[in-house]
Amino acid sequence: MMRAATLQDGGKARISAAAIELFGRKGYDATTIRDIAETAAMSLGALYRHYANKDELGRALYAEAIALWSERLLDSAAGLDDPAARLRAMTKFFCRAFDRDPNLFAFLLLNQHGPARSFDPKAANPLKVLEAEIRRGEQDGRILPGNRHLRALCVMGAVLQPAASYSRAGKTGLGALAEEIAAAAIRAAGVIEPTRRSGAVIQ
Amino acid sequence: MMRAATLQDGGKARISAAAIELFGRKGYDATTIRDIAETAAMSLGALYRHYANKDELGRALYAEAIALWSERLLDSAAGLDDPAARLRAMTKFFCRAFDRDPNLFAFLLLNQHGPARSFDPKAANPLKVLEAEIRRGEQDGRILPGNRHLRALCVMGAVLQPAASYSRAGKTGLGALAEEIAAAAIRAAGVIEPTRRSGAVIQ
Amino acid sequence: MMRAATLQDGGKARISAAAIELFGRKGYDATTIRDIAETAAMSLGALYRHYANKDELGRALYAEAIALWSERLLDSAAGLDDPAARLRAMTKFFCRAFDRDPNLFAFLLLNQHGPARSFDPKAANPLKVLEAEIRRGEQDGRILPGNRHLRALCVMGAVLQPAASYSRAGKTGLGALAEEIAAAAIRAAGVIEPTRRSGAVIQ
Amino acid sequence: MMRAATLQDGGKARISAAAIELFGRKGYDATTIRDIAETAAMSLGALYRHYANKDELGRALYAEAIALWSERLLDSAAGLDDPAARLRAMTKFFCRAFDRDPNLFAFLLLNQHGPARSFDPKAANPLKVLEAEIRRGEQDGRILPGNRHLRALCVMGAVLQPAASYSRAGKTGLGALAEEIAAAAIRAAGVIEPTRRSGAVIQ
DNA sequence: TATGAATGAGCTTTCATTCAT
DNA sequence: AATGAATGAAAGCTCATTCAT
Repeated sequence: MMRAATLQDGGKARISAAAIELFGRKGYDATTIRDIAETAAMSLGALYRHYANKDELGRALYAEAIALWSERLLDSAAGLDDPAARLRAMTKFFCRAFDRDPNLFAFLLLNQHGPARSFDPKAANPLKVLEAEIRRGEQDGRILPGNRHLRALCVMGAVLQPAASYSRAGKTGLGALAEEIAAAAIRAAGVIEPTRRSGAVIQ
Repeated sequence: MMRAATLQDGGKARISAAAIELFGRKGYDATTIRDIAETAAMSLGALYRHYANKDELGRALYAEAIALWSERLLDSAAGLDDPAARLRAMTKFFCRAFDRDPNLFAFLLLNQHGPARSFDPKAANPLKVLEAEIRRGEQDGRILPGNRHLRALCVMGAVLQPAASYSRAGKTGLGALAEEIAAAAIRAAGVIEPTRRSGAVIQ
Repeated sequence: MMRAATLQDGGKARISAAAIELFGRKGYDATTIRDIAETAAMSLGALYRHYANKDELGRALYAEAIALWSERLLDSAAGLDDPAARLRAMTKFFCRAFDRDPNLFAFLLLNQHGPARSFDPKAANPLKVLEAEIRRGEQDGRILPGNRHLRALCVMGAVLQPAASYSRAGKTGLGALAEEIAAAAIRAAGVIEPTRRSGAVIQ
Repeated sequence: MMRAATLQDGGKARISAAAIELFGRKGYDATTIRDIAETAAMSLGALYRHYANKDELGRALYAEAIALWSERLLDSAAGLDDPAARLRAMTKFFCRAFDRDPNLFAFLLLNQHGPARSFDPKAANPLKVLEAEIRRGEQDGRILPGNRHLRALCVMGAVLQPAASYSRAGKTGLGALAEEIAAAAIRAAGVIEPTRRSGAVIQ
């Protein structure tokens, strides 16, 4: 009746799963603590044993997942050197992540909510990973110089907006578009064409 | 005590201004009707003279503004022919619009909420304008062929994500970054370099 | 555009007609002052020129109509001497009154509401007319002796309950049943059979 | 602090008691959920644990009580055969029921309100019991033939109107008048005098 | 320790009444 | 004098949080 995780953590995993599903699907504000407890097949009191209140729950889940994803995002490009290849891998990571758990994706990267607003801007997050990627490429002369933070935002947006569209439509299957999204993201990043490393770039 | 707008419309403009500010800043769900009435320096009941309920208020404001912005977005590229120039103009339009009213921008383009969810998908909207732009460029051979809807989403994301970042930070001044955002958007769109119209493009 | 009555009374008749229709049809509590003003094609302020508030309006209409009906109820038996004939005439009066204006009938005799509850118990009302009728018959030896007030209530009920049923069903046409209702009312009243004036009566 | 009923049903009985008292005394519309909660010595929210909303509360109480009373009304004549005796027993049942709980009586039989209006017309109710009684007597030749439904309404009215009067006056003690009310009801029903079974009846 | 009934502040909405125009 | 926009108390209902059991 209970999954392994439950036996180990007293139900915290069930709470996470339930909360993320609901936060992603219905939005943070529209999700009630009762919703979560019921979905997690758990009593209200039990839920409050793990999290002091709704906000703390939201914040903790958000922070944990963002940290994890930041790490995995970086890992997804492990072993690759070429900026284009690295960005392509990362884009594919996002697409797969969306297809695997659209609700978590929405909660982490698409929806606006209290937990996201109050998230520590100094903590690791996917945007910073992308920014580091841009910096790296720039320093290697393989990405056009410029405002790295801004460039990272543009790349991020090129990847997230298709996901936002699919999310709103209740669809998955972003993986099938990963190549084309990656191409746009790489162009947005300002990756310089391999054959013309020190030459002209589009635009 | 009353502003010019009020004298003309009986307070509807004050409601719009208040609602948009709050919807944009705090989110739709987190904004209460009382919030809006207080911000509009108006009684609760007076609000209901203009809008039947919160949802209708949200929907009406959203629909009106989206229609207006779609039109203005298209107008912003009037007289320009080159896809790059057109996209640059549109990007600048977005940046200026953000700087002028970041809350309206957030309400219209950044936040998820009921009114956006229930918006008629057949009605004009900024994404469709961008998609038309891509189609046009593609047909002229000045934009790489591909999934136009997806490409439009990527371009949209490249423009919106910087705005989302500024919005979260409570900053304005996106106009100063318009050129660089435009460059990324144009690259994301797959605009072909003028000098190499039928040649290779990055990546 | 205005009826004669209006020209004479400044619209008070329009208010009466509107209020009675709505009080009878939707109930007193469920009828709003705005409803009444709109139905009477009159402004809110104008309405308040005639009646200080909703309660006074309700009370005044109720009191006026009850007084008028009490008079007419008595008149309906004018010229008749036999108790049975008199009660039959009165029952027919009720049935016709219901058919003519079911809403007024409901407001006056069927529905519970503040104005009815606060009505001066010493004022003339249909029940007292019936009670006088019973008294008269009793004193003449043509109606069984007993608790006259109670007997009047029973007669009243025998007449009103069919009307209540029709009212709930939204039907009219009580006139067609007047004879049979009258027969029951006369029996309930304890009218002694003409041929056996000093003899036994049913039960 | 808590009554026995509470210990058994978690407060549902306290809600019923409070709601019926207030619905009966002040009317359904004029009774607020807050009224009920306070009278039941219970919080607002607790009430909603038992009933989804005010309407459901009203409907449930009405339906349950009507069903119970219909049964008890029939039972009150158990073992009796003579129509007059049966109607007398039923009338006494009504009078005792009024004396025992005038507010419940008012809620069930005197007042107009949403729950009564939306009550399933096919479900058992006191009027149908009376109608069956009339039918039975008619078929036995001990009640005058005629429109049975109408006759039942007249009988019902003869019984209810005295209760309505007492209710408005805030009095009880209808039991003392039961015999006389019963006599009127029996006459209204058209019960034929035992000694003149096939003979003439009043009027 | 675990439960979920209970709490009540706060939400959206209605409407009798007032009063500036 | 006449209007109806404005007011705000109060309604029905929700839900984060507490706490007796």
